[in-house]
Amino acid sequence: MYLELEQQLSRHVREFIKRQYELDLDRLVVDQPPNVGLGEFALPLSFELAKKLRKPPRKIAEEIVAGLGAVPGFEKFEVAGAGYINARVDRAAAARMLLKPSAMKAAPAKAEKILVEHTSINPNKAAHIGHLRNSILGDTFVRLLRSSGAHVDIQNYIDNTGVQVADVVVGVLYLEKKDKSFIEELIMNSTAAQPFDYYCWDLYARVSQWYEESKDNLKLRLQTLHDIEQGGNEAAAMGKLIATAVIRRHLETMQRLDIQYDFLPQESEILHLHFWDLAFEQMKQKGVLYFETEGKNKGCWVMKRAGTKPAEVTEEVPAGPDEDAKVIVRSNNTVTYVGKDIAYHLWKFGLLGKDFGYRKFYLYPDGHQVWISAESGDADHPHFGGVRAIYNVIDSRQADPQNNVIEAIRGLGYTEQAENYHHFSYEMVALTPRCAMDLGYNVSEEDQKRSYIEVSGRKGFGVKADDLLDSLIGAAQKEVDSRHPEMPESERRDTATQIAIGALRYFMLKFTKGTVIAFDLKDALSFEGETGPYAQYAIVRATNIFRKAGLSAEEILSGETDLRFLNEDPELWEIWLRAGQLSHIVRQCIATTEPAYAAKYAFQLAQQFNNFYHRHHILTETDEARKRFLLVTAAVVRRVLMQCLDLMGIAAPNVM
RNA sequence: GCACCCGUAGUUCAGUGGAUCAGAACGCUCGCCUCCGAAGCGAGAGGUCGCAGGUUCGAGUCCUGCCGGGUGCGCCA
Repeated sequence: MYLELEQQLSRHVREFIKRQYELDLDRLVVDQPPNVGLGEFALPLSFELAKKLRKPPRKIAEEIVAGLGAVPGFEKFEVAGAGYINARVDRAAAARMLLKPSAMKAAPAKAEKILVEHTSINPNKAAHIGHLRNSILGDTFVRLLRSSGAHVDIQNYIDNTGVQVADVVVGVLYLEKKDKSFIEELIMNSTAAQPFDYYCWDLYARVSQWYEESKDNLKLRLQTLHDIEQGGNEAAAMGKLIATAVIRRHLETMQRLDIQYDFLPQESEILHLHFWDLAFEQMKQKGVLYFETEGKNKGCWVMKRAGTKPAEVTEEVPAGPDEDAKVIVRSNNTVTYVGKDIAYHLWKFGLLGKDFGYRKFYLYPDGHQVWISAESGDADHPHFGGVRAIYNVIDSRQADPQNNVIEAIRGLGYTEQAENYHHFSYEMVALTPRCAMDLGYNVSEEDQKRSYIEVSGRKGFGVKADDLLDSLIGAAQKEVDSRHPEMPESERRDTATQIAIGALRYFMLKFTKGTVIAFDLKDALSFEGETGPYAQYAIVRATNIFRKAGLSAEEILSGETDLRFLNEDPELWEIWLRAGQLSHIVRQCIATTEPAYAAKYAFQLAQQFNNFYHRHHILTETDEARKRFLLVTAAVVRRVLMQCLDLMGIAAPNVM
């Protein structure tokens, strides 16, 4: 509702400014006044116009108000302060927009596809809290996009040929001194108590330690990596076995959080299907890549590094080799990671001229199918890639390589694609030294002085995703058990799970992307204050009112309601106004790739509702018209809050 | 050395194209369950928005410099 009114107002004001002053405003700032008593929207444009028109702001504001005329949905406009224009909406008309069942229904699906890539955990160990931030941000962003009508494919990129997987193979071969059948047995016997990815987590940490003991150990690593790349041997078979089993575990972990995928492209196929060869041809043809004949990169194919300018050429300093260039093909003819990534991204935009094979990989309980890349796939399969826009949810440390890929795509002349390539960048999750020690890790004296310590699979340093979830469910279960001893066990379990997921997802979303989350176990386990359960609880309270009254929260919205109360109590109107802002918030989240706004909004709306709940005792209200209005208010907030939580992948429990 | 991010209450963090912006949660102190569930509500204490300049009618927000913290910068993946 809020968004529509804002657009309506913006359009009318622009048209008026164009008519009256012959000025085209490329943007119009629409603020909110400090309190609703002054109106719902505030326009500071007079201040900007003051210079151009050489008139005092207040005078301009008066002219605009006088000449603007009637705007549908608005009651009146006033000049305030030194030149603000405050707009008051027709409250009853706005409220009716909110009562319509279509208030938040998505726009019709657009034909163009958008690709969101997230999670992308190396398939050699269990997922940890850092990965959770990635997956939750990515999944929430997908939900936001889909709610606004976008057709989104979700990809989880699998780097299954790197050293990380090789390291676990090395561990099995040289530390455990075991073979492929040992791995097969482990995978087969993987249980909730002894999950295979946990085994890998520990072994990976041991191997990393072991490498530091001797140079010979590092040689075995190189040999194993080479074997895996070659293929057709025991090490390669073991690597594939391990990676596939760990991927399956990751899918299971994420499934607990209601996170699903459509397609898992693997690096092994990018290599074996020779994606690079096609990209290489394109890049040579367009001159993005050139062969360096001198300097430190002699014998390599290189490209200009993103964000750099060519060195100045003067008579004294003749043009030399660009020592800062990014090497794409090494002098031994092997391609670097960025090179492979360029090829992969050309595929994403449908610019490579080649496709993966597709094979079924995993079926969710709800019937949704995950596909995985294959050299030769199933005959019947959906098609991925060839999208208009992409969002890569990758932490901020990958900014440089990401920019190099964008630079290459731009260099190839795909300007539009380069513009629609979004690195959805976020900061990492780190442990405070305090937290790390509480968790029982040995923290060196040097690390103790740091403000935070990076979570590291290599060091085995970090909180595993499944462990954290288990702790959260356990804590929630204790609360539920004590509050609802009469409920059946399975129902208590389900409720506790919903609360735990709500707490975890909200925790990862409430920080803005650019903030390093200094992980605090106590905060993460909290169900009070600015948390998911706080918002869930507001919904439960609303639900209880309707249960007690024997009414349906949805049905009550369709009847006749006296909306004059909106004009009597500004605090009641404020709740309605806030409830009407969801579509505005969604749009803002998408435009800025910042889901934290949705989290903040949900909390504020819940806070306002709890306040409302405390001030008005609805069921004992004697004035029937007023009682009905208060019930409708509760129903509206409940519906919007549920929609908002759903966008964040947080369920609304029936009781808690 | 270069590039990017961060610096706001005791703590963890919001503050979205400048104004009406000194905010929330946690923690602390004090109140509120005979009343739709207290995972809640209310009140209080607590901050020269890292420092110094600049732009402006106006700067937590923009620009420059400095200080402090973090990350990245290989023919590694």
